[in-house]
Amino acid sequence: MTTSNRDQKLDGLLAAAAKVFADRGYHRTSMRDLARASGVSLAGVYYYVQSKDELLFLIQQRNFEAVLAGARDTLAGVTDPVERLARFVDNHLDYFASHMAEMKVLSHEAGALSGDFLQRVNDMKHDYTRMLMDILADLETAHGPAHLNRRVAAYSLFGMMNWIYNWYDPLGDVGVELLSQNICRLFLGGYVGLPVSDAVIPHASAG
Amino acid sequence: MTTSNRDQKLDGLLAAAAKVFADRGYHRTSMRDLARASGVSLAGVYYYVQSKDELLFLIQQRNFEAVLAGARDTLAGVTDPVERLARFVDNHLDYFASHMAEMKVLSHEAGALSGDFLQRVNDMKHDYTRMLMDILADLETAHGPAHLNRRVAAYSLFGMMNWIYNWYDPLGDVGVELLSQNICRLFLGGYVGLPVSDAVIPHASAG
DNA sequence: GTTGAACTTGAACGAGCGTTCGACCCTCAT
DNA sequence: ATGAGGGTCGAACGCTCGTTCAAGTTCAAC
Repeated sequence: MTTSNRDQKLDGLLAAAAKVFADRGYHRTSMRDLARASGVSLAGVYYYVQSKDELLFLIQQRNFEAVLAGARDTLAGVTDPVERLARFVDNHLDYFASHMAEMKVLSHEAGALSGDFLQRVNDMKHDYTRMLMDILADLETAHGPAHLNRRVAAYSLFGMMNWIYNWYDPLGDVGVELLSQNICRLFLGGYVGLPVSDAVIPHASAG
Repeated sequence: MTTSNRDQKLDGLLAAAAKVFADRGYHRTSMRDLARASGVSLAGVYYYVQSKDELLFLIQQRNFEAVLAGARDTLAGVTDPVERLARFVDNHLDYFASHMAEMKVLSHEAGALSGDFLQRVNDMKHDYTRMLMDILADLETAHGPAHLNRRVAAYSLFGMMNWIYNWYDPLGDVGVELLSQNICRLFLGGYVGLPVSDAVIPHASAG
């Protein structure tokens, strides 16, 4: 199964669009900006995509699907709740760090979609949030009830992870592994009062 | 010193603008939307404000200044690092929860400013980040070196706090005090491994 | 009753927006 | 050589944008 020429071009268009959207924001970016950035004429963009909205949707959908699939994959067969959380966080940050533009668009332009597009992305978000909430429930079962509201804890973790587009530089002196470990420890230490050691939090990419 | 009629009207305009910006985003909002929401004619808006940019800047500046002043105020004379952190977090979330629209604009539309306006807001952000970093340094002195990168920890805390505009409802069943306590515990437990009890984290508004 | 400043407005400006359309290239099976 | 179809484009459509401006209204001070 080879990827068609059209699919390849669409991928390139989406990649270019993600960069411009991340840089200037969705609404500030014009289709003419997009055309310039992707090396196609203005009209040519519409051969690959039906509308500016659909362009944004495709970026969000494809990348969120990749994150979701990665999470399901790395969690398969793992039962220890601590390791499950570590892998969940690691998958999220790993993908984020290697797709900063796309993930900034996913995190920052959540409100720019509407109608059916918004619905479909929100459904994915709901599934993903549920995954984390379930892990938190397992964590509490295994390590005693948390003294924190589970919903607050879940969204706080998402906050830590998704906020990185505001400050994190994957090429800086803080590597992704360190970032992932740090955030995982920060959360686990605060949520179930676990002592934080390398042994407790294995790096998921080893699995 | 009474507030002039003009200042009052400007305040109302900014409040209305913050609501619309928070709802629809800065770039998607037109000056005609703003005029409608604030009950002034389109041209009338320009009597109070020089440009759409300045409108956004004023919202960000005024509210950030309030947060900064609140932080300096609540930290004055307090030396215990744990209480300093608790007060810092509490001030931030308290103001956030009671000014959701304005703070969403401050958090979400950071990249919409440019030139001198951007510079001045960034300077405030720098000061504010420095305040937190200093508290973290004190925390480490008092409770042993953290096993976490200080910068990662600081931005993770900002992430937890600023992300709330994506999910938190101040009128829902999670009160601000609970939210503030939870986030503070989450952070302290993970950062310096402190046991989390009501005694350790006093509620700042009591001071 | 006149003045002048504070305030408000409808109407317009030029520019840029997302999108469409018909014409044009290719390539390749017939 | 021909025609079909995937790919590309310049030019234009109607619309909305941020901003301006001259002409108004209100009203306290003289």
